Amino acid sequence: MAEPKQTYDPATIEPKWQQFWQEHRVFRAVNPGDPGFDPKQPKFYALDMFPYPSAAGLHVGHPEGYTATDIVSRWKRAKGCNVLHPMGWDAFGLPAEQYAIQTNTHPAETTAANVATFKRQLQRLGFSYDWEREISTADPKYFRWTQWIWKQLHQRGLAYESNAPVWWCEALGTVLANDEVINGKSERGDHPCERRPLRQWVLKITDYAERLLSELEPLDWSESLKTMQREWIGKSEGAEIEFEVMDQRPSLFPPERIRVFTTRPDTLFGASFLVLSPEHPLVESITTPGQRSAVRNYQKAAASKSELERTDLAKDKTGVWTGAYAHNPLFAANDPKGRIPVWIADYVIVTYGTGAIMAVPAGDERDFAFARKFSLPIPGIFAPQTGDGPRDARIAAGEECCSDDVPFGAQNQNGSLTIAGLGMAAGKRKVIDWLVAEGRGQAKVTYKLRDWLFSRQRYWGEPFPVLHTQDGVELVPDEQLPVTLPYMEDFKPGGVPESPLIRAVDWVATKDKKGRPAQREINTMPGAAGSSWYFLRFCDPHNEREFCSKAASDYWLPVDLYVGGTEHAVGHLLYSRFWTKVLHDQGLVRAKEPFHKLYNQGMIQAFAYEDARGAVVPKKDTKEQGDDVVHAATGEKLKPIVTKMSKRYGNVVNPDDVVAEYGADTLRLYEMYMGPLADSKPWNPKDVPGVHRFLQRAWRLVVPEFAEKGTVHEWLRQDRACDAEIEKQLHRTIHKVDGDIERMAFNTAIAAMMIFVNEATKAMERLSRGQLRRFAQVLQPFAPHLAEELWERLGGQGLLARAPWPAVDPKLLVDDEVEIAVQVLGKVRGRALVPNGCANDVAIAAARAAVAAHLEGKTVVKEIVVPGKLVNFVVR
RNA sequence: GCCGGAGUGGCGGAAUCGGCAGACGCACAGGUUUCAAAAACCUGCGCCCUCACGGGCGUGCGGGUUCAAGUCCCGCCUCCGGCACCA
Repeated sequence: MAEPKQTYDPATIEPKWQQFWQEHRVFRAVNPGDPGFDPKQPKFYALDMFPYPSAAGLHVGHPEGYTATDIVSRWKRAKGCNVLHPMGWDAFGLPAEQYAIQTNTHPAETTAANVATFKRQLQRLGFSYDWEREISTADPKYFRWTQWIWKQLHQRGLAYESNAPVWWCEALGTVLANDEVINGKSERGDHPCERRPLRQWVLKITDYAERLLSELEPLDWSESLKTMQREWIGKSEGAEIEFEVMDQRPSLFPPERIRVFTTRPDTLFGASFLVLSPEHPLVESITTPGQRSAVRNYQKAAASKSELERTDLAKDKTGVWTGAYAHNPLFAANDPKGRIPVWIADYVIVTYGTGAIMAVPAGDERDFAFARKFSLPIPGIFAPQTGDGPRDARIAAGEECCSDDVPFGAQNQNGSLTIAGLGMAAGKRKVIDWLVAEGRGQAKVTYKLRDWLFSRQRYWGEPFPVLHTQDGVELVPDEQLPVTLPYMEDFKPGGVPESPLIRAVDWVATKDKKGRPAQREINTMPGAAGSSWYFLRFCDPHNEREFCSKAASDYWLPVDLYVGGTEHAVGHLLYSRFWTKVLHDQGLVRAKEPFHKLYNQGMIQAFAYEDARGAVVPKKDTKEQGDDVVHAATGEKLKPIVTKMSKRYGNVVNPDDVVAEYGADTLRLYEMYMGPLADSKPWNPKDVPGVHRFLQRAWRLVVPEFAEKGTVHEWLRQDRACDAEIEKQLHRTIHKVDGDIERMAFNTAIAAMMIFVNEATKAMERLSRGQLRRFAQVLQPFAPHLAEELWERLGGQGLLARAPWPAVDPKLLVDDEVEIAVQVLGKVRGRALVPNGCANDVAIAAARAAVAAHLEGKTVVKEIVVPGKLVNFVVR
């Protein structure tokens, strides 16, 4: 009969501890004013980007970031912090609704089911979330406050209705915001989009452009992410300049003025034509009869081109002359340089700047290409000294364009203004001053950032708290919030740019304050509405009087660590910053920025196999043959590549399968061990058992193989003195893990713990209970279930999840003796054992002895000592 | 085209401030154990020359600075991400 074994079995210990933690409310965060709140404790807010609960369930990419924040949260608790580590659901929006349409089920139903799946999956992974703070953006108790915040924006004049052209996506049946459209196609689904004028709600994020830009600087975000936001905001400083249209009408009418934006007002001397975008409102009135049909044809052609075509043909310039001339204010009207033609061309974008430019072919590549193509004058304006003689000559002659900072030539003067000899900065200032004095322009700052298109023609979103009455827009009073969605059997988009809510006739028809008939707004808010403030609700999730008490947000904000993917670089992260600033301006939140430290995790990829033609062969059609992977049918040897996980390639890893086979602790540990959190790296199923073995070894340090030998090894039943060598090793491990968590280098922290376990295994019977308890403490953030089990078996006081971080004795981190490398001419030729902290001459003497053979017959001209590391002899 | 980031053994990766390249894990090879296998444990494992001792080469490529370079500088190549006619 087999003896009862007690091998490491995650399937029994993991649910046991998960249940225990939950029953004892171990991870509850304490708000100011709550019983048990300790004002002396530092706070720490660790936040994950909450998931869309998709039907596919959890992907292995989710637990990567979630494990990282969980490690930091558990570690911060051990360090004595009051930690807020919450989780919730981004449940409104397109993905949820698209799935509901596909499965022909109501989105409320599919969302509830998907949330249940996600929650079950996350809970199996042992994350230390305070589940009592769980929120869902689709919950009326939540979106009541999304609507309330929207009213605050409206009251500040930051929400307005607009009829400007917006991105319309026919396939999705809705309009989309700028960040949801990439190269003229929808981010979700890759469907073509087009510009259409439609009445929409818009949020005036542009009012905050400057603050969104300048207040980005001090944040602890990656430089690349800050750059993405900076470029999206797209600040340009320059001038707006007015050009009068010439010979247009009888002189009793004041002439039309064309306003252009330029970042280089200093090049006004070289402006030899103007270009308006084809959609510019002045085109109609300035076009001469002779050019009318050519202009109309060009406008029509430009309008029918999709955004994609327009940008695809980026470099090939097209355009048409309007027949009109404008006056370059620097020159006399009868001077040929003062009379410049006005063209239209689609390389000028109507939505940026003023939709019109002054073309300076000598100073701008696009204008240069355009001038060349249409044989327009290219007046030289520079007197360059780039050191490249032939190039200088071409630039001076206006035969090559130049955007460098080089001095201007003698052409740059008229009666009242000269910038000859000046450079870019001084020239700009001087020209702007002149324009202001002449009433022809002024300094101007322009942003690429557009206002946030905030309405969607979809069912599954927050209704706007707005009525359309005879007198215009009326806000729904606070006490009537939330405005809930009517239940609709048929919630599909209608194929016309009208929300499906238009069919909820009884819901739409209502009464205004005065009791007169009114209609509810039929558009709904975008998916990003709920996620723009969820980090605030987590601070005070059950508050029924406020969206979040000021005391709670003042205490918890800003988020100390926010982890998620880069896909939200400009959407969610910009919107959240905007809303936080608005709430700050309303005096409702003290923080000006929501997320102090932001960390972008890399993508978890997978191996796939490519045939000779470069086509990926699905996993099921491959087989292993020795060290190679070959095509199962043809036997062709395949090339391994790293790519996204994809159903088509058959290389998607389901976290549930990994948990079933190895346990949650192994999944957590493997994802952290794969490599640096910020890097993208491939999942390798062969590596998973490696970290699992490490956990088994840790288990065996404590637990005997057979149950009859007791719950712990015999020598661990009582406390006893610590072995000095192991003690040293342990202190180093604690110190290393501590520093590595701090810098989010989880892979090397795990390597350090592996080294300890390897060493400890060799000296198994010299281990003490106390040492192993402290090892369990450092393991706890990474593999919390196993660590908690070991802690219990080792007689740890109370719960490990609440135990403080073990202390490190700095004295134990240094050795009495150190081995140093001895180099001759920079090459390692030997080693020497020297007392730690010894004088340089002691080290040199020992080093000389170690490499005596290499020094023989040579003269040492220099001795370099790096204390505790190496000695290098420079010889001749 | 512009702006970021990266390139290290058969593979994932380590080297935190210019100081011993390849920690740790995987794969692989040999061994112990076993009737056998699995598991576990031990040993080896960058490349080349050598029975060995030892030596040479080596962090994408070419140059430079330095006693010393994966790390700093200059010039390229490749890959990944972002932006892209934004005046």
